[in-house]
Amino acid sequence: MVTCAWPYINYTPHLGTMIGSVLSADVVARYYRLKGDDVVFVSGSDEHGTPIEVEAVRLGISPKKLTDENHAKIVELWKRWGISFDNYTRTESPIHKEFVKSFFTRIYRRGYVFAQDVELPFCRKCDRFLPDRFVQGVCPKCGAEGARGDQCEKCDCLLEPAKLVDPVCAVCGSSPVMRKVKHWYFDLAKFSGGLCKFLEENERLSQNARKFSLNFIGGGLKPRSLTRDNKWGIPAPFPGAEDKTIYVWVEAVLGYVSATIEYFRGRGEEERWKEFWFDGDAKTLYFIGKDNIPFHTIILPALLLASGEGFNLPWSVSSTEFLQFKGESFSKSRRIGIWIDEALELFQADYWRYFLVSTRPESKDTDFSWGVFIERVNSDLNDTLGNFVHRTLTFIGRYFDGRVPDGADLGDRDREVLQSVRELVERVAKELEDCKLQEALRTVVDVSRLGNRYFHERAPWKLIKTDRDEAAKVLYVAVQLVKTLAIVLSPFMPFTAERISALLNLVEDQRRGWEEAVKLLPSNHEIGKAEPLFEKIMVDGEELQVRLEKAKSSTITFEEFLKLDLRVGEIVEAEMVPKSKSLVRLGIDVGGGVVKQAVAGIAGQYELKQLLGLKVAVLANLEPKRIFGLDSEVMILAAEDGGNISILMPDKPVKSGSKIK
RNA sequence: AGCGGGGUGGGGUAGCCAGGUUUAACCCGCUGGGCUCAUAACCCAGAGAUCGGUAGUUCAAAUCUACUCCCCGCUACCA
Repeated sequence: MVTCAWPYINYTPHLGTMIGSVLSADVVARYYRLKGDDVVFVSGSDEHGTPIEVEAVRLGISPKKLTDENHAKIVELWKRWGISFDNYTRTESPIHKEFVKSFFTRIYRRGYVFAQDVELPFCRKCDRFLPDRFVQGVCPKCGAEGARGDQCEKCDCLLEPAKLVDPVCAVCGSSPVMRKVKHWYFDLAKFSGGLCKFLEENERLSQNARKFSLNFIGGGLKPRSLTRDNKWGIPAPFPGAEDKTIYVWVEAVLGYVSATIEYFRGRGEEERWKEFWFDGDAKTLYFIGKDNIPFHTIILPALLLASGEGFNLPWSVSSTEFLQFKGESFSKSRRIGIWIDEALELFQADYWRYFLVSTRPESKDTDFSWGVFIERVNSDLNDTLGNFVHRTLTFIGRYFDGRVPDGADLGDRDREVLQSVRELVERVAKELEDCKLQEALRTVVDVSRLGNRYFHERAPWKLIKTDRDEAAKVLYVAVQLVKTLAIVLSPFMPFTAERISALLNLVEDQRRGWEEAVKLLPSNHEIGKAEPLFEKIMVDGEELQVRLEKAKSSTITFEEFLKLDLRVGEIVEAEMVPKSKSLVRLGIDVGGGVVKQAVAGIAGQYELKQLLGLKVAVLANLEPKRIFGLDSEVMILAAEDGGNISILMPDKPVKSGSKIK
């Protein structure tokens, strides 16, 4: 059972999220599958909660629509990144909602939930209770403006919304009131014993996770609220809580279970999910960023314990530190960093996968820089790995007719190299199992380093002239290393591994198991024609940054799209613009009888008479432009194919002013 | 502020938990040499770090302890 943190879907994930959770989990899931273990790799979009609700309000759409769009987009991105989810679902999945409701009903019945009144800031204008950070005001300590209800960023003091001077709602700016409200709480403290035991006995928590969690418990566990007054979420199943939803954090973590249920239900194996959650020898591996630790080491285990059903607690929690971008945190609002869609505009997924794993922040925050990216791609991938594969296959193609040469009577050095490779493969496996992904990948590249050294020592280009049999042995060994790479690389760089396998003409059976990494290709096996695996990056970091900026602007956010006022308008006036060849002045009714002027270059294509009365697609809020002395206020949309221009029109009658979206 | 993590040659990292097996390892870069099968790729050698600072524990410390400086993150109603 391999899982990773559920990306919060108010926006596309960035590279930090990718390496911390999704990509790390994918590498490990792929490895265990190769090893022959029964792997289920699940995750999903976390789509409830205030930020999404607020974002949706701001965009003027429903939360569901927002998350539908983002979910669809992200699913597509996983595919392009080669993420091998068995089930990537979402918290809006009916199975998830159902599971969550029955789960919380169960722990309620078992007496771990109680209700309590609290006073919370409430915004009357937004008709919404405000999470701490959605309240802003003047810091009572340092007097800084814009301090958030949880903390003042100026003086770093911890705050509560009620302490702020002149508090305002971060969404609408009106002043909130404190309002008494009842919430339901989970009695976490009842599980501190069980949690301590779990944390101390579990060998497979990353260092940061264990220390943080034990410390967390040491400070005393407080009851954890389970409900929110949001409308967007899963209805709370507690009696009297009919107008509440379940707090996203305690709900989303249960997605690990519900996603498994959903996966097996989809396969018509209704009951099999239980093997993965109840069998003692089923192991659950979680991949998360450090911000997520308490939810996976405290809250999720406590919830699972509370159910009393005997759920397996996390076997391994691998939490990374953070990836920074040129010394700063990734920031959506400040547009600092790289998002996973933009990344693919610049380089193929495997370059990123390699880079991200090779720089995975395992013991401390690490910094992204283009310089390092270029170095890794050029040196490791291209020069060391790619070149080794290429020189080997080229040599075999040229001197051995594209067939694996005879490998009988290997010398000491030849056998020694094969032995070293076996050791390296074992090391990769060990390192992967210890979640030392960075080191594992380095060891993979070491296979090609070894290959290059061996190739050089044995100098087959000389041997081929004097002792063809000896040269054959060298290439026999070298091509075995290429095959090893095809296998051991596949968890990290599936697309490249696929290409190497194809170059080697490996059949399905020869690439399906981890043990295939050290099984030898038979002599005379025919291989394909060599072709380079990678391309060097021949530009510098500054240039890449420029390209990134372009990629950022080439994809527009949904929000930006919504700025476009696209609608249907009716052409009510049409006349030639004096002294022009192709320009037509159009009067367009954009709805409600409002007529706006457009100047369009379509005279050669349409008769003026023919235009009158047409309902056409227009962009109604384009910055006005003066053309031939006339103001063009709106733009009509048309397809252009060569010189052929075709105005876009709705295929059914609709009113002028109808929105296009 | 509290807590956690980190500070290792020019850059990027490992080692630290279980102190000696390391003359502090690896990748990049640099210098010199070699090779020419290969995508100006490959191989070898060398220079370069008193492991943030101070004090201690010990026969022995990058590794343990105390204090100190700097960076990052977290602090539970932000997901």
